[in-house]
Amino acid sequence: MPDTRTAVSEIVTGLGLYGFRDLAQALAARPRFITNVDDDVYDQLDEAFASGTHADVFRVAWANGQRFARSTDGLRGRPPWSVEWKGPHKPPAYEQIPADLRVDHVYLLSCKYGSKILQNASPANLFDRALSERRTSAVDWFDAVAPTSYGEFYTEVVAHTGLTGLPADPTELDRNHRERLRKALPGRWPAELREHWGLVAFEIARTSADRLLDNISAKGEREAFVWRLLRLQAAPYFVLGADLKNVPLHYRVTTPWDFRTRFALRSVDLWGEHAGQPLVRWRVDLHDRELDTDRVIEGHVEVRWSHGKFGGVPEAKIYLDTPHHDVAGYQPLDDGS
DNA sequence: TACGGAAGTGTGAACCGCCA
DNA sequence: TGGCGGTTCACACTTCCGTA
Repeated sequence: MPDTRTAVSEIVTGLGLYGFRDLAQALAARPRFITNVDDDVYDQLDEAFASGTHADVFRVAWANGQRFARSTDGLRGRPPWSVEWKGPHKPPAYEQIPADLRVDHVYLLSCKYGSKILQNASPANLFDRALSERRTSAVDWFDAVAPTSYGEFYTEVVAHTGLTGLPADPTELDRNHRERLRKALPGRWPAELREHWGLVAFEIARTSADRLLDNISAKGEREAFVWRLLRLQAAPYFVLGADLKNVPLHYRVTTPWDFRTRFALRSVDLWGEHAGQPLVRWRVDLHDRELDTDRVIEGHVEVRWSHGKFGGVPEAKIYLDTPHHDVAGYQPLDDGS
């Protein structure tokens, strides 16, 4: 059974593609032409709709589906003859196109609500492999890029918690050790450790940024990295959703070919920043040939433990800070009028 | 001082690869 | 073949901080 919010955002978008009078009528009809949606999922939607939970998601998803149905980039006012819902499945390797719905076997729709996250990657896959491939490794990234300062900080942490029986080296932590540390360090860092962690975090961020810059030193590598960062693929797809303030988002993600035709890459920059956790800022500078203007895309990467302090190896969460509709390569959908 | 937004942190699920 | 750790996805929740 999928998460209710996710099910609402994806299936209600699909329902909005058909010409139902309103959402209540569409839910009552339980249309079978949306494949992979069974009665249990429709029950889940009915319950949420009746209780008013996720009312904003219902409203925006319905409107987004209707917009795509009208848009000249979308269905141009004709009803679809096939809508396939992917459901709560996860593909192997990197998701090339994060599609949740496929319309008429052609249009791929990604439903993204209340998130600025472009993707999560392991730090090594981002900073060492520039997102070109997904490989698994048990490397503790903090130790890999700042072994001395991270080791010293770990020693201070152990002393602070008073825990005994932990190894002297953080790379030797086993599952039980990590669990004990995680439980001993809930929430924010204690005030006594915060400044030291800030310094270690800055070193991790700075070194990580430098490593990625070294790995994309050639112009072609930088350009391909930007495509992967923005999740441009060989075929276009559509994103329908809402931003963190629930403002509707609806745009076509163009292809590297479209991108290269319209934009000239000027530079890609990354740098570490002082923050409460390792933070790498990124910025892409472009020239828009069509409008003869300069364009900027900005974001940041948080390198952090995904499941509590010392709770495992770190992850790299890649955020987009530029509003989606202002991002070069993301083409807002018209409303068909 | 209250409030809202930003920053930081936590969680659960799904999948893969490795190893016993 | 099953268990476990690592990776990724998609948020939700908590805390901090600036501003009115």
